[in-house]
Amino acid sequence: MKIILKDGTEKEFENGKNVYEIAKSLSQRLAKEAVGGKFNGKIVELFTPINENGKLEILTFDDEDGKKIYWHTSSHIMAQAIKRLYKDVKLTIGPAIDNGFYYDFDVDEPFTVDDFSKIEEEMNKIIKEDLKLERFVLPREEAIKFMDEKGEPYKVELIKDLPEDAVISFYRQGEFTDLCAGPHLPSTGMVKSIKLLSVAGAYWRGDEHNKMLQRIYGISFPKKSMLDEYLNMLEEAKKRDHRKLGKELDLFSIHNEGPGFPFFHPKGMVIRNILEDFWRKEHAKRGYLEIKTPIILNEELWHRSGHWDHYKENMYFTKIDGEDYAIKPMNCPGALLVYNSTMHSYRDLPLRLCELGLVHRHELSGALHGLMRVRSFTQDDAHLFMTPDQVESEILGVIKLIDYFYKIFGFDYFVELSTRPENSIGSDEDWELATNALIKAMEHIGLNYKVNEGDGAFYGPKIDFHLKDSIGRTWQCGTIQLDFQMPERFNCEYVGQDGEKHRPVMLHRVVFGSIERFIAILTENFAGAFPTWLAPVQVKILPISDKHLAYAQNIQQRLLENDIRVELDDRNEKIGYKIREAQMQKIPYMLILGDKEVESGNVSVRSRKEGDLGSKSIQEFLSSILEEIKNKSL
RNA sequence: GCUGGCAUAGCUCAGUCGGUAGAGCAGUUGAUUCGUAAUCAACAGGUCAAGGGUUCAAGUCCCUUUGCCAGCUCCA
Repeated sequence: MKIILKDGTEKEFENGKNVYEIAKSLSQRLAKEAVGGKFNGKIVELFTPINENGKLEILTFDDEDGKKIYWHTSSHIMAQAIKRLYKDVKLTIGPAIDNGFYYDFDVDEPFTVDDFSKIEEEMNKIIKEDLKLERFVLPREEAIKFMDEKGEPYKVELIKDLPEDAVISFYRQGEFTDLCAGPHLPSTGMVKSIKLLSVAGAYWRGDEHNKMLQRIYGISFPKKSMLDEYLNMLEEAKKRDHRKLGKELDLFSIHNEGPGFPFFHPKGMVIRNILEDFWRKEHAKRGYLEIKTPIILNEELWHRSGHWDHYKENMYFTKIDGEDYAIKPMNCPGALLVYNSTMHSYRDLPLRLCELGLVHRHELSGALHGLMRVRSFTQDDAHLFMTPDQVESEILGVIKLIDYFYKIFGFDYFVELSTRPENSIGSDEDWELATNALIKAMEHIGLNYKVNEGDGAFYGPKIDFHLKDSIGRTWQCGTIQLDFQMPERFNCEYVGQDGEKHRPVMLHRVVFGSIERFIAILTENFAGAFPTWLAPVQVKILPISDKHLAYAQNIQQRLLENDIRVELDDRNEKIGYKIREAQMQKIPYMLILGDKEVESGNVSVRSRKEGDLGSKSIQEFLSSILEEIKNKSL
């Protein structure tokens, strides 16, 4: 057979050679590191024989798919260890994830981290035993009987739910056998360095109505040094946590008096205001008109919009003069009232109404997370009203706008398309039309996306833009939602070219998502060292002694006149002390002023990134920092 | 909301077997007038998250509540 290798070279092998043998013929080292293969795009095991021509990639731990194989086997080792130590535990599922693996167990007594060392010890024994993983297949009835006899009801349920034509495979390692599609490492001995990381509850099949299982997370590596490096990386990432930095840099606080209701401090407000100014400018350029709608509106409005039926659980209510009112969880009904307050011609469309709208939503207490998930936040919202034939170009416009914004901050993002959820309004035709319009727009500019089945808003499908935090968790920020329902419910109209009344299509969208969440993402991505255009304090003036105060004040004035955010450290402290503090506050530039500077009329510049930059004229410093701010340099 | 863990000074954290709270940093005051990441000294700072219970005695043991952390669920 002919095999095309990863580097494109073609080689002839005897039929039936397995991945390991092929790897070995290429290099001893590759054979040693190989964990599996990818044959014609399909993941295969190390000892899978290859019988036909095709493309073969030898997978090692360095490949994403290789890691998955490695971690999947690691999760089986954990399950085996737990089965040995705790007799009554019932197995459920145990996949590899992006960073390691987990296994969910049904157990009466919950695990705690104190159990970890015992479990790890048993896992290391299993690794040492170097048990072979053997795959075998059973017909459905026998498979069910097999797991039933083993006393594994969850496995029986899993098998029963497999499609008719599914191959039901098992993997056996020593006394332990698990239902599993694979693929796996050939033996437990290939896993070297293993560590259990955390334990948490998780609902069976992710449904909160089901029983809560015990989930143990772990990770493993082929080398001890890689494990140490990973744990070290996690420690470093914790230092970038926006909750920690928010406190250290005095950006915001959250108090017991208002869980999930953040307070913004002066320095946090600087960032907020810059983001909002930038946002207003960019939206004005693109033909958006800004509005502001009330936070409290009559409950009847929310019945009309459908929020009462589909979003009530997340809403706060109040009473005014004996009447029921609701605190808005979304801005759309307000924008619809604005739209309906005047007549519209087709000539006015598309009408792009934007609003920095403060919304309140009741999130579950366990879901709150710093500024990332709160109960009150400002959405940088907009509602676009358009004729049906404007839909695609409007969607495109918003996609480009979001891409433009995220690129300025240097963010990588990924996109998900969320389709119709169970509890939703509108006809199937409208949903299909709306979903197709979103797909068409994304395909038009070649945007890669993942489909998230059934995760749309109750009124329409959406495209979500996700950003990563410091430890790789992803958060939804931008979103574009197409809506045929609200205009219908609110009886929105425009007069067409034909003189008849028509229904507009509506697009909901946010770019930042929520200002609060976006600031959290910014903080974590920059580790608190905001680029100069965003930094709450851009320049700190550090006089050597109070002899130089007058000159320092003079320089401060020059900078203030040029709209630079500047602070003067006039305390009676040594220069090293002041520098240290400014550095820890991650201030982009320090100006050190002593006798030399007073005499020459210059400033001595120290950059947070590069340290001492030497003496410059004030003009020279000003023009370079102003240029940096103007360009929004990162 | 659920599962598990945690809560001591503004911050970071000690506090042994239950015997009556301590450090560093920050703050205040004084001295020092200094050249690129911490000058010295003194002072002040606490209903040990809140409430209840056990005990001669509770920061420490038990219960309840609140908040926080990780995950699940949910979501901008």
